[in-house]
Amino acid sequence: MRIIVADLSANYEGRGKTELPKAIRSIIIKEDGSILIHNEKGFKPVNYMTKIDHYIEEDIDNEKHLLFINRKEKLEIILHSIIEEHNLKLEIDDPAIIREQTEDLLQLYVSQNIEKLDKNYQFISREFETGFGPVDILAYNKNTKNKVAIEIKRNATMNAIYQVLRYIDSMKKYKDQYIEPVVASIKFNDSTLRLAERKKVKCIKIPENWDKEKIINKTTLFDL
Amino acid sequence: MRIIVADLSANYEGRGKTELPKAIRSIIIKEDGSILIHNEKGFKPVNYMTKIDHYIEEDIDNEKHLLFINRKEKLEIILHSIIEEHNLKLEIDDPAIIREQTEDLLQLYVSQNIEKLDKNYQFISREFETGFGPVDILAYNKNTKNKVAIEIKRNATMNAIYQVLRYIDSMKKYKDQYIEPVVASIKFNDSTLRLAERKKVKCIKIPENWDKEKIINKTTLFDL
DNA sequence: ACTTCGGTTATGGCA
DNA sequence: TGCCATAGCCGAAGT
Repeated sequence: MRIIVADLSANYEGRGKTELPKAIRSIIIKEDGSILIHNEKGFKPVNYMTKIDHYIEEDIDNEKHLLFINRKEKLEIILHSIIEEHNLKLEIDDPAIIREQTEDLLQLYVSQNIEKLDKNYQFISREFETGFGPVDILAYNKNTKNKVAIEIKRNATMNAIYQVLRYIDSMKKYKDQYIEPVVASIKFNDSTLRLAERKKVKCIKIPENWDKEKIINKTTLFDL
Repeated sequence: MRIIVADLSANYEGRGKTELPKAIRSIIIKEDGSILIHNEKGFKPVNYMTKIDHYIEEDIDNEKHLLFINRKEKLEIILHSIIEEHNLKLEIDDPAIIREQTEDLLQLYVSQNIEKLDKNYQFISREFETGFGPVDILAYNKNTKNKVAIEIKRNATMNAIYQVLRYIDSMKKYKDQYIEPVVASIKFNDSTLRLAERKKVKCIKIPENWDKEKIINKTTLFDL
């Protein structure tokens, strides 16, 4: 990892187009060819490029121009003056981060404990293909004798409601099957719940610490 | 901006939960309190935290522990050994990046040149409120005498199609008005076009260099 | 190579 | 402050 602190300006063209005015910032050049220009603010670099094919270094008017290129993008950094430069030796192949409480793990947990959502639910399949994209979980309701499409989210927004309705819609249209729409999530906001109520989508709240606790049945918010 | 290169491990808990095994990486501490742990790969830090409230430094078993805290999150970095450390002086208030060809500018351009989409279109309003969120542009079709809801995207996906259909749907339901659905975009992929055809949504292609060129009428891909 | 989708998405704007 | 939609979203997995 090479770090250059310099008074620089930059131009990017590719996915979008930006002009970065002259200021003192730091450039990070990683071993894999990722280029980041950082200022003193926030998580994101102000300009950047990943997966560069090659780069060209030129001296124009006593200023160093760095040009990073790949098939679709171009990032030019003009170094008006270099203030300092460091070469940092990090481990190239560092051990991967371990993620807990991901949506994938939540999905797996719910599919293996589906009766915690509703005692009448029986698991049918995960990632069931509807023709309009896969539903997270497809289940069977012993009580109503309908199938149930369950969309799992860590944080449910209005989009989740629309998403599950699309599945229902496509199944109705193509196979003339009625399917009960359900969104199960740790977090719901009010506008999402209001929309769900209007659209008759059942929302089931999953406790924050689902990986330790059990899903409580009476947390069900709406009935069909 | 302070940079520490160290043999470190880290634990994050807040929005998610992660464990980062021991390895040599670099820590970037910004003036605004953003903390980034970077390895030699990619755009994203492996661990990070923004908007910290305060931090605690402790020495436990000859190892320095850095604990960054805000109301909802906690990031602990264990420095097994510090390799090097640098203090970089950047400009705190650097001039903002200038973005061109944003969706907002595209929207403005189309609203001022609406007849380029279709010679019969007349502009009514931008960000027209439907009750299910605002439509980008509402227009009038002199030919069919219908109103037209236009969703503008730089890159249209299937979501854009569903989005514009929601507006149509809500207007039909609440005001019993038929509105023609249109998605205008620089890029459409095939699955989006297929969906649009099925759903009778008109797709209009905007040239890549719309900020220099004119929108050509005959690029319209589907009619109602 | 392209598409789809989750993310500790981040970030800006607006209610 | 919280909620919403955009982003040069990124990155990963599947096709």
